[in-house]
Amino acid sequence: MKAPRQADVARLAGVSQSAVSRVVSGDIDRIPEETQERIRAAVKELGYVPNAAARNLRNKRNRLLGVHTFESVFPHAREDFYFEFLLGIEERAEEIGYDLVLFTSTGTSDGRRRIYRDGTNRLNLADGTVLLGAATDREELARLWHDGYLFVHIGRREVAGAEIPCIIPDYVSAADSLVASLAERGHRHFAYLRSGIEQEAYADRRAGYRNAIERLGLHDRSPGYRGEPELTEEWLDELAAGPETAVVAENIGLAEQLRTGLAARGLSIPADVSVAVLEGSGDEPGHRWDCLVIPRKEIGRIAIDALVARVENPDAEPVSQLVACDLVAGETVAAPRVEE
Amino acid sequence: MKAPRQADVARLAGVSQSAVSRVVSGDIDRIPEETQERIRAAVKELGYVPNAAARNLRNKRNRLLGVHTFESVFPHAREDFYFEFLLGIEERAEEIGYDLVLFTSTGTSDGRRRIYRDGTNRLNLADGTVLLGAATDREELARLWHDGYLFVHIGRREVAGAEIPCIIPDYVSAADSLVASLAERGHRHFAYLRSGIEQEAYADRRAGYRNAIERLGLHDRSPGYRGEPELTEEWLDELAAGPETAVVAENIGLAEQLRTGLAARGLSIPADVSVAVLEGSGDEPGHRWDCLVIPRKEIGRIAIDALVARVENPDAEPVSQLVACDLVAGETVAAPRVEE
DNA sequence: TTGAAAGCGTTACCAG
DNA sequence: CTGGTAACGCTTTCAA
Repeated sequence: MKAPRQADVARLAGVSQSAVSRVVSGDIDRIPEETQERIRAAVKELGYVPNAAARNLRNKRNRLLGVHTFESVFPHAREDFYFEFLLGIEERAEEIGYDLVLFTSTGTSDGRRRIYRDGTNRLNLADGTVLLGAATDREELARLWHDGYLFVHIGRREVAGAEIPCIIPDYVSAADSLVASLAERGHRHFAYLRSGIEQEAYADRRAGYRNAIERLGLHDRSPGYRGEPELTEEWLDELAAGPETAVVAENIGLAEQLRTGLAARGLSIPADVSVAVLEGSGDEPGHRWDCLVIPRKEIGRIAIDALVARVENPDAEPVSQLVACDLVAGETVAAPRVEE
Repeated sequence: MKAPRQADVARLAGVSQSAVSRVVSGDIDRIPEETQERIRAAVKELGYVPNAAARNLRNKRNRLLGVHTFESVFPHAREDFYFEFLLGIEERAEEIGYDLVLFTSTGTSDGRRRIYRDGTNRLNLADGTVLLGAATDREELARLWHDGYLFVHIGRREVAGAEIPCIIPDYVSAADSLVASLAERGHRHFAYLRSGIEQEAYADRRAGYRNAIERLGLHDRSPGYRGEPELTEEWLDELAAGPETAVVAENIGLAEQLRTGLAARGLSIPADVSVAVLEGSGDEPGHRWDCLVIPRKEIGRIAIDALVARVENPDAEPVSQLVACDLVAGETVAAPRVEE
């Protein structure tokens, strides 16, 4: 009842083991029909199935791609953060005939997941891995890169001394276009609502915003623009009294706070102030914000393609890719109120 | 830049390869502290990481569990069918330190997934696999079993000549209790709404229902009870005129049809007829049906445990397990109307 | 056309 | 306590 090996097949078919190997792996150019038949018959009779581990050891290939998140996938999938990425990843992997390993084993007690644990890197089970995470651990990323491990990261992540190949939502352009479209509607005076988060994704938004403001000769005197993540009562007073007609917020939470603050001052969105958000708002309750949407599923697919390109051609340079975000219209942007 | 092997470490540390192997894999009982130190230093210096494929070949173990669905996981995950199972599977796998392989590579053009493709069974990449599917292919199941492959199936699945280890929602008891609770409320005359589906899960519901009806001396003269999946106008007329006060439906769809049919006859649920459903209703819109709920997440966890038990002790007999379902009260069951 | 044999990187058994 | 050495199952080169 033990799993048969090629040797067993060979014996039964009365050929050599290498002949079996050739037939099984499709390298049949120089093997007579008749021999092939016999081998295939023996394979069937014995129920022979190639041993994956041995193949991997030989071939250094698995057709196995890893997916590593620094936190557990599914609970969050619900919340839509990983979910759409996974959708694309699975879809594309299926199309091109790769299996997926979910690295779950590396969970630590605090719910975080590590790549390296007692010196072992489970990731090398796979031919390459897609890393995705809000919570990416930079040290591990650096080590992984220095170890020459094959991976791509979803989302931009800078690590000194390493050139991480990333699939990056193009927040720079998205923020820029958002401002441009507001400007087209006639807005001249802007304010920027900055969160406390310091991460590449936010740096990108800020860069794009600043670009557009400067390029188009617009005005912004908000603390957010200067680099302070403040949404104070004082500033709200200033905003209410000032020339600003448009506000760009880094996330929905800030936008909601703004709405509340404005309402308290008798101002409404978008009648008095237009607001756009640099984050997808999904199908949240309440008003539908004008915002950007990250093509998560597409990014998942692209990540797989980028990874596989490298797996199948290890000499290829690891390169990062920008993926355009769409802007979607909501109900929170209008033309500026006419100033006398 | 090539990945270092144990041999390299051994050379650098000036010891034998087997010493390295021992230290790396924690079998250090009989190796002097001092030697260990040297080896560990060499490991770190070289950035040595054990090769998974080689280990697997040797050990016949991966700490890798497969998950195979006969259709793609994620799209459906959304629809809540696989999702909750996956939640439990991931959670438990993480707890006990196993990784998960998602077998996606086996997709065929029609969206179905096969286990065996041109003779190769990718599943043997994993130490064992959880199969889950509404759409399980019985032939493949049988072959898998005959090949002696280690797996468990979520949901009951009978295959002639094979004893498939399954994790089974206990529909028999659930249906029985459902009827019993209806009987306790005073219902004596029942009707059963049967779907056209012929599958173990439905056979179980029917068995449980029949049990309870007979055991409790209740009455049912419906076509569904006799084995005909009919919900015709004629029968609705009979129902409206007859003594039945309670209807048990195999699924929500049938229950909804029933509601419509009854409404057309001036009858309402639960005032005139009580209705309970042998399927979880989740958070669907409309009335909340009295129904059962399958503890999907728990089943996922149990499946992993059952699988791992076998992986870690292959001599263990493959056994199936029943998992109790809860009954949840909705708004569609009441005491029977009083028949003078 | 076929087959023998040399690895792939580890582990584990046994002599030293 | 240590270090050869023989597998593990497969692929591929090289000779016959």
